[in-house]
Amino acid sequence: MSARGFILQPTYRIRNGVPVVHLHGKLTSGEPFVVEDERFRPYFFVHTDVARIFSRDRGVRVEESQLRDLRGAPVARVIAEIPGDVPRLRERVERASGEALEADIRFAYRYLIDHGIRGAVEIEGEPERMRSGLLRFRNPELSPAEGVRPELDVISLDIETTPDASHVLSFALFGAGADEVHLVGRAPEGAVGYVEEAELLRALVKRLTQLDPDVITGWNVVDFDLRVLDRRCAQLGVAFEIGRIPGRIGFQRDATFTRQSRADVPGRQVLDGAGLLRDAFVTLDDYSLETAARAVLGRGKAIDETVVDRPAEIQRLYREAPDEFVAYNREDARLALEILERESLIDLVVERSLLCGMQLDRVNASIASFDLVYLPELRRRGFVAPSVDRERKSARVTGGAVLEGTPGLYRNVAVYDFKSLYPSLMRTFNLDPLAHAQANCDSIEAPNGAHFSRDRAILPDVLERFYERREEAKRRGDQHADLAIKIMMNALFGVLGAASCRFFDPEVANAITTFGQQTLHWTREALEAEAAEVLYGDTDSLFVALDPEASGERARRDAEALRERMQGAISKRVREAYGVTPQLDLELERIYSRFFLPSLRGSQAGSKKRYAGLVEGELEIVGLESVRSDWPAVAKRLQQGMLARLFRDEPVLPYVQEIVEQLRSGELDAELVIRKRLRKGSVERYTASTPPHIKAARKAGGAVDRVVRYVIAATGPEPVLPGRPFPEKLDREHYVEKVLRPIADAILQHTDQSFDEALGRPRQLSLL
DNA sequence: AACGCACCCCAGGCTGA
DNA sequence: CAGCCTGGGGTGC
Repeated sequence: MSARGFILQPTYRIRNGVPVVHLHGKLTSGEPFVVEDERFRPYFFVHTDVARIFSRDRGVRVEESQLRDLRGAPVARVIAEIPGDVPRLRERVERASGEALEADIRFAYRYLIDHGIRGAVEIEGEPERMRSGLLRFRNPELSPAEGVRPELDVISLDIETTPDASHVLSFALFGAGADEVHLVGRAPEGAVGYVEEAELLRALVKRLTQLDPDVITGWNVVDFDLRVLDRRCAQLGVAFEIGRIPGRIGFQRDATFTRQSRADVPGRQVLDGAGLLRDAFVTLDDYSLETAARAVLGRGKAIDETVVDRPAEIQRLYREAPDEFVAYNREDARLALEILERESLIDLVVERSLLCGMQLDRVNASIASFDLVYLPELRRRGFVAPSVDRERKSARVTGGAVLEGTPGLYRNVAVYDFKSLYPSLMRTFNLDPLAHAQANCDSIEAPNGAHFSRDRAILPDVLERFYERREEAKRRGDQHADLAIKIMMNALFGVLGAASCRFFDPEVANAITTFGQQTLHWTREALEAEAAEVLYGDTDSLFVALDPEASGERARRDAEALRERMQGAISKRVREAYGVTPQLDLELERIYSRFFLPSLRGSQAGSKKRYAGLVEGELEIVGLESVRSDWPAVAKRLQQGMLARLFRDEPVLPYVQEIVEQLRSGELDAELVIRKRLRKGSVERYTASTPPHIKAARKAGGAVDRVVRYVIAATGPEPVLPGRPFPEKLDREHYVEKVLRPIADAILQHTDQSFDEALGRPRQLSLL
């Protein structure tokens, strides 16, 4: 039979000394499956002259091939028996001063790459049904599939424990038809009770196996729930096997660089809710369940943040109010799942997985994704890639160009930007590792001096396919696909500047960014050639002053006409200078009816990355104090209030006076709290100097963790802590001078007024 | 396993007057 | 005490 499905987990096991690839997944029919393939062997490549070092080895086979390395030297294939042998063989090659190519690709992913499979698969073969219901295909024929949309069963898991997490009190499961709470002790109505903890844990294993979810989720589910369960099961002699085939849960230790840790459950995926939210670019102050639920669902946890000691409160409920305890546990499991559903976060990772080919919990692994996309194409063209050079140091890669702003207040400002600038430059100029390696005398020369072949390139083709799919996704209004493709395209660029990518090359990365800088400058020149005034620009965007007297309608017509001409001018210049077909796409992103660009503090120069404007009646603020989390709320109040009045042509000065009075009267005390992260982790690491937030943190003793909340009082910075009284004797004048003044003056400077006037002091006369 | 450069602003702390 | 440098946090793209 022939079936189509989605791969949840590519992995392998050794059976009788032979590696067996295991692909776990879900058929479009909704049935879970596993593909087992014992025909595949690990391999890598060496240059043909090095291959003889393996001539006497048993267990190593050398095969001739027609393949070549990127520079054209022929290579032979070295085939090992099990994946664990490869590092040792690679070392031998390197000791013999040879190079092992493609010798660091994980075995199961090597299998996917060689079959050209990314996420969706077509299976040709007869499955057998195992007792658990799992369909097993042995040694089937596999090929890539299109248009697979898996329906995944997602279950949210949440446990409650004693405050020190040494004992499990209960668990809740929600989703895929389940909505249940189990606990140790007499169960209130709607819950299941057990006499002892081991029984509870066995019940969890049983329920998970019965419910058979594809995805287990929860809040901090890997680092808390599953780790606690794993430890506790081991202590109580319960087998914590919750997979689709026998086997223990495994944990990937939370590496210092990535905050994401992973859990491996055979045949299933574990996805942490907080991680998914972050990956979807939902920005929050913090990623606690409480904060996320409030932001996404508009409701918080059953025990809200006003409770100072939540663990103790949970313990109290467990003893004194079991029904409330059960409700609390149920609600947590449910909130986690509802957040994912409301934001369609599972859909997004599925989409990303289908694009990049990585399993759901690794869609962020852009370096590995690059391999999955690039290596099959490279092989089709007869080439083999190098291994990652572990000695290699990362090199500095230039970034985007930022134009100096022209400070002032404006009416009618058009913002143009190049759609997906870097990917479109890669397409236009063949900026690609293979094209770089194959450059010849007829090549394209980038502004940084790097050369690229005109016909040998892979990424432009790959990107073109992504472009088409993205346009199609936009047409059908599929925002996940749109976002997923955008992330993927940008990752293809980002990876080329990462030292641990096998195709890393600062020359290539810099070619892309210097072409970007040149494009921005060329566009500015084209605009200025038409006497258009460029007010500002950053990386891929340009801000242009339109006729301030024009109506909204005419401003748009003018801006659109200007866009047309600029698009033409840029394309022409690129075509003439390089003899290529430009793929650059200049968009009219928006028109600000009113616009403010501040000067640098204490100077006349225009600032960068900071501005505000009115677009379709909405106030938008970029980079200024209002959008910064380390300024007190009163800063936001003043800045937004001033800009809103300014843009509505209402007087601003009286408003500033009003705020000053309110602040001095104490009315705004609650808005004076400043939040700052301890980026170094702990207070002790701050030795060079003692900034205010560290002073406050020290005064708080151990009562702060990642974020310090404090106010400035007569006694200096004082911490603001839950359950403790708000600090007294606030230094309100400090806020007038250090918060209100700079914000007010930055704006009033452009209306020929000053903060001193608002304070009722005479205007300082400038020296003539 | 992996994005990181470009930039802004503030406060502390040192230097030299 | 002004002037400068540095450490520190944070944002934009």
